[in-house]
Amino acid sequence: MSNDPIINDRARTLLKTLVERYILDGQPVGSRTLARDSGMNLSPATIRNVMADLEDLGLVASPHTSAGRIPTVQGYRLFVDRLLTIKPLRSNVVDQLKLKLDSTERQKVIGSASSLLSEVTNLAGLVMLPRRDTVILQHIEFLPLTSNRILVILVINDQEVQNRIIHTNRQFSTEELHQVANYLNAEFAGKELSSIRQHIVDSLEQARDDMHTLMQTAVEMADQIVESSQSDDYVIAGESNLMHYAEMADMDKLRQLFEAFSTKRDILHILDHSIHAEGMQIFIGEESGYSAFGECSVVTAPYKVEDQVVGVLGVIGPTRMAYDRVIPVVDVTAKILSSLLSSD
Amino acid sequence: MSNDPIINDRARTLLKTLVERYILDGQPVGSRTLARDSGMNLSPATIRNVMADLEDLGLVASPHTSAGRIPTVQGYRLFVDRLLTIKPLRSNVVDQLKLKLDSTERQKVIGSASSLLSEVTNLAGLVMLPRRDTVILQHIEFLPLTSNRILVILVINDQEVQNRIIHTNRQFSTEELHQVANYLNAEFAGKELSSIRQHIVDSLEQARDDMHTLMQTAVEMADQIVESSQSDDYVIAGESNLMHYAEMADMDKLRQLFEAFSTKRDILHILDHSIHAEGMQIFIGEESGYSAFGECSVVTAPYKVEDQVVGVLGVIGPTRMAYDRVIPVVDVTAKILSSLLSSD
DNA sequence: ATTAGCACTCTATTATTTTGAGTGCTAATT
DNA sequence: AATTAGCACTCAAAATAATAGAGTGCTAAT
Repeated sequence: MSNDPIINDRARTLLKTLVERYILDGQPVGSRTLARDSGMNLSPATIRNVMADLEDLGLVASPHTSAGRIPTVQGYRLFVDRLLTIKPLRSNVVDQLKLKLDSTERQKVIGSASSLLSEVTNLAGLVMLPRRDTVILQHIEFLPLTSNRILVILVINDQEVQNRIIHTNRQFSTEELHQVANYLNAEFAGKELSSIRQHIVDSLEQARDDMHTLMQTAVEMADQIVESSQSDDYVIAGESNLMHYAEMADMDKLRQLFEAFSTKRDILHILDHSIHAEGMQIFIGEESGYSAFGECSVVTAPYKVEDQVVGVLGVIGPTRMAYDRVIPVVDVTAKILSSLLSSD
Repeated sequence: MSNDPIINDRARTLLKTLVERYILDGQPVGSRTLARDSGMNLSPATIRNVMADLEDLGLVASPHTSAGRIPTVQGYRLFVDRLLTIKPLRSNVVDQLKLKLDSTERQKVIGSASSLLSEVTNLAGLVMLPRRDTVILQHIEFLPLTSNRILVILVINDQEVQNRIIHTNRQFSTEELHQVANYLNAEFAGKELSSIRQHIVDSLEQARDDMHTLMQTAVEMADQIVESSQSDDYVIAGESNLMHYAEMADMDKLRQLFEAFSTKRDILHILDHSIHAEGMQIFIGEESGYSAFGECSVVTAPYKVEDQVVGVLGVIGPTRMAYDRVIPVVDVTAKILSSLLSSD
């Protein structure tokens, strides 16, 4: 995919130092600072020469003639792909993450993961809701409510429950409903949704009218589940963290970003990209293809249920985020979430 | 409650004009502008005298000596309480609101209401989730999943369904579970939660162990529902709208505000206040008692289910919001939501 | 190949001036 | 007695100018 610019060891080290420094304090880095930080015993003049080369290669840029250099997107890319030394998380941090996630109720793990990501990294945390590709009907149940209203409960895939209230033309007795449910359960429990729909469609004409209504509702609900799992959704936490960063000072940019968060579409598109690529993904600045995220990077990792990738989580923050710390956090969180979702 | 400052008709009209003008363009209003806008045929000099009086009364203030006047919180208060002429919504707007809300699925009405409020007012929309004071067990159901996992489904108050997976020490057969469920339903369906808990506690010792586990889980789940209805929650939409307003330009203030949104506590406190007061409520600036909302006003209205107030909705925006337009929107939305939640 | 040295560039900071909107007060007017 | 014209005054904001300093690129020496 990427044919790296050819640069020698010295240039690499300098680029690395420069990026690290820039990530640290967000100021353009000058030759003198770099000379000091790199620990290479080179004079600023030499460094200036190297910088000129790196600038020609498009890896660094200077905001104006008399400022230091800052990394370009390509500079970050090279840094992230080849120069980055990732700091392994201290094991107690891992334990802490595990503990916090483990102690939340099952229904709220997703949200918690998002919050955790944001807390630990001081960026915004993202977790895409898990999707399932197969929908197997586990159980169906009808409960009579007052007058002509019936509560339909659908259990699919062992865990998920969907419920809805429907209105019928006539009143059903508990006994009647029981019968219908029994029939449907006997017939369809354990089957895949698509095959059930086929059955229903086939038997549509000959079925009794009331039965028909109920069955149709059930299929509709199941369809809705499938649909909602395709149109996807995600949870975000700690957006306000982003307001700390100087590069977000432009109110208009910031508004665009926040609007993108609530529109969801673009974010989902990025996350969707990640779900198809094995392993971690990093989008730096404009790489994501959306101008709203121009100054932002997104770091993602897929998470699994029963060894099957079902979603993606990650963080979004300024391009000059501390990748060396963020990457392992995202990685580990994905693993913890996976094990948590799979184990029981 | 409030002993209004005594001001004559002329002063009132001028204050009204001033507030309206300030709401319109956010600039301190000078005597000349006011002379023109008020339509009273007074010279700027006269107006200056009146303004001096209003300033003494604490109704207006000037940012500095050579600027015009802006309303103080007390000024807004007087304006809102006594001077405001509310623009009735055009009926097609009402219809539109109705239509949009009516066409969303029942489960998403709350969220929709919030989005609608924000869209129509260009502010942030808030809807507190409905709370219920009585929890009546309607039905309980156990479904065996793989190995020792059981899905417990709890139906309360006709509509709400709560489900959770529990782990048991031994495996239960479908038949067994059916029996337990039947017993529990026969015994407790239609009863109030608190009385059920009493029963369970009483019969705790003599119950068989497995039964005990299941029953206890059921009570726990019900408790959780009650708890979640007490600790409350709300939905917010359109926060990014707030970034349009000049008075939110201070990034630090803005961050505090957004943090308050995600912390939820303070917002909930404000909404909670409103739920106990019949009718619409308006908190102007510091009146809310939270510094994070210093520059903001909150307009709320309660909404009902079956003539019972169950929640509050409203908007939050800068103190200089267009109260005359916002108030009817909030009012009408509350009414529409109420009728929608009650009708079926 | 590296570096010291130097002229040069450009931003950021601070100081200075200018402008104009708006006030408060006083004296004239109604 | 209320209103208004007139005027001196204030102050923020905008425009302009002056300064400082960080950093560069290039050349010539090492």
